Amino acid sequence: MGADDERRVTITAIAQEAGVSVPTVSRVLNGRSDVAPGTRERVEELLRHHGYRRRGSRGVRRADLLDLVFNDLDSPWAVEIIRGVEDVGHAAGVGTVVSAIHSHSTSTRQWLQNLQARASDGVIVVTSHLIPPVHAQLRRLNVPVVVVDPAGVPATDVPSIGATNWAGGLAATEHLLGLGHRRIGFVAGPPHLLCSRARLDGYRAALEAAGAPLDERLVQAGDFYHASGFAVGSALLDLDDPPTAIFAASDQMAFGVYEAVRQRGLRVADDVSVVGFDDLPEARWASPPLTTVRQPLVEMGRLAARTVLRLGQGEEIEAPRVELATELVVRDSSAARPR
Amino acid sequence: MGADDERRVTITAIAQEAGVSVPTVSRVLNGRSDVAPGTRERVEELLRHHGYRRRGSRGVRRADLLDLVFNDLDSPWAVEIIRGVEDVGHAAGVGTVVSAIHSHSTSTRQWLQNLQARASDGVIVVTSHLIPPVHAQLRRLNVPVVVVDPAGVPATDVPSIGATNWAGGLAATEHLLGLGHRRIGFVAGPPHLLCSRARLDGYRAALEAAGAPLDERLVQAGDFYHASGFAVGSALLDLDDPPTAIFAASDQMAFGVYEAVRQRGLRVADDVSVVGFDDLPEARWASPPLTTVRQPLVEMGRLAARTVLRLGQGEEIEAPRVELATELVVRDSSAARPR
DNA sequence: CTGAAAGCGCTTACAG
DNA sequence: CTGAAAGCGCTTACAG
Repeated sequence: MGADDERRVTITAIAQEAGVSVPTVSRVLNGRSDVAPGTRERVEELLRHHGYRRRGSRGVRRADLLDLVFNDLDSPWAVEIIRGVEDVGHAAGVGTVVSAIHSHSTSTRQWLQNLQARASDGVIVVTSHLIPPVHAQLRRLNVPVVVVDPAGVPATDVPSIGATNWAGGLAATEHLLGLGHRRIGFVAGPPHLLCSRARLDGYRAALEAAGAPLDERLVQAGDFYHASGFAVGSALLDLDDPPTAIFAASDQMAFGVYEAVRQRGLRVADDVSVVGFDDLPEARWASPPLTTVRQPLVEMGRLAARTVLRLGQGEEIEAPRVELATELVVRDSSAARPR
Repeated sequence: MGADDERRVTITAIAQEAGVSVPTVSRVLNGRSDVAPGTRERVEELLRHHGYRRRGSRGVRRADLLDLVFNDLDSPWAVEIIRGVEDVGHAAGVGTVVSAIHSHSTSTRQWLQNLQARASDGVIVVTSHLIPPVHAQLRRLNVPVVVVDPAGVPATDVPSIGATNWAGGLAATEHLLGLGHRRIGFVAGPPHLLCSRARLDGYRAALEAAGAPLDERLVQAGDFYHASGFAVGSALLDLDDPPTAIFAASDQMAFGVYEAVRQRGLRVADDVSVVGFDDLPEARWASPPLTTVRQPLVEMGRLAARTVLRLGQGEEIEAPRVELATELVVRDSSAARPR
């Protein structure tokens, strides 16, 4: 977004090409209702095609802005994504507007209005079901959208960036199997999230491949936060035939499991192996340091920003869905099965 | 920031009032050098007085934006502040632009340019020495500034919002003294930061008031991050006459101290009491849960946003410097001195 | 539903 | 250092 985009189209150019007057294009742009459907469509097509964006008079450069939307800002997760996006945005002279919509419809509407007023160049949505009407509205505004860590199977026309959750679930479980564990508990994430399901499937696939029994009582869902890890971890450890290892679908839940283990007078690693997912900064500093599956959150943010910026310039994206590699980081919370 | 600010001044009005032409005002606005000092001053004064902000043609509403600037986005800290600011901004229809300048001058210059392009309504600077030229530039742009957790003694003309660091340091140390500890180590923050110095002074004041000896070997500075807590904690514990309690000026350093304690085969609380500062979400989930001094980070963010928004509307601020109360949260990492 | 006209807020040469 | 003039990109009545 430097000097290279000085040559952007004006509504005058669009009007000419569409064979309509300037005011008509202006009306389409502002979502006024008094435009014939055919005209509207033709103009919108051209606006989209040229990647039109409103400009001020003469050399008045518009603000270059990019919207980064979370459901909530209460996870240590969020700041990693922000870092990645900000990094790329900053370098490109694009500001990163961070919002939390709390899955609340009035909040979402408010946000959409704000977004429109600030004429954002692109939107990055993190782990969210952006409801279809919002999508439609964004399309009308001609704002490119990229989804990070898609909540559900993303629409094919919206680029998405995720991590290889299935492979991560597989790797973590194989690691525990390799240490001799056979009864491996799984603290899943919320079942409606795609990433949760992929991690769970990876866990199952590893067990199956190893010919280990799949005991459904060993699988229970949490909500990614500490408390649920503690609750589910406790439930698993209180089973008649408790697991010797527990794989949690988030680091925070893994720390909750730590607590559950300790509360029972057991030791992490020595008595119960624990593996997490995310590799938050604190994983390295937990005691014992947590074995976990690393998600490249900063890189995901970076890629999302680059993608949405390129989209904004009218460039084509090669792959609409990208998954960045996860990586198993072995530390001290996992050990050979006690005999 | 709603419909209420439609009536803003234009440069035409300013020009008239200043008795100069419109282009001259435009030049002042754009920081062009070819304006006589006297003229510039007069025009700037009027711009400031009327709270001028650039507008597009006709009814083109400008983006309502607020800049939140960190040195770095690598602390779990940051997200708490962001939450507070976003919360207030969102409700007011104002977008929160988050940046990290990494105390890097090119990065800062870049940011300033971006800020100017996006015509931000206000700037919230977190724990930073915003160098004087930057301040001067912001003033020229007529952008209100609020500092959160000021790095140094803030200029009297810049409102600042902090926490009662001194009182927090005092409370934590008194707590440990009350548990019978006399040799209390202190892992300080970076000495150039005001908050570090205040916490340290609180620690000293408590010792002094209790008539406890002040051993300077028991005070060593870290950088607020984990690793330094581990390093300093280790050094303190390796002293000939080690402390029975360690107060760290950040939660992350406190967790580093946990590691140092464990590495020596000692137990937190039972053998060495540990107290932190911040009350990050993970403090509750550490094992043992960390006794710490709570900083109301979200509230600090909220107040900063409200303040900068009010400043932007030309309102007067009652108190230029506010400190929100810290609070000692006693959990399980502190215990009576072992005999 | 659409365009010709007027106009807004601003900036950029140009001249002095 | 400053202003009169031209002009840009857009929007808003107004008329049909």
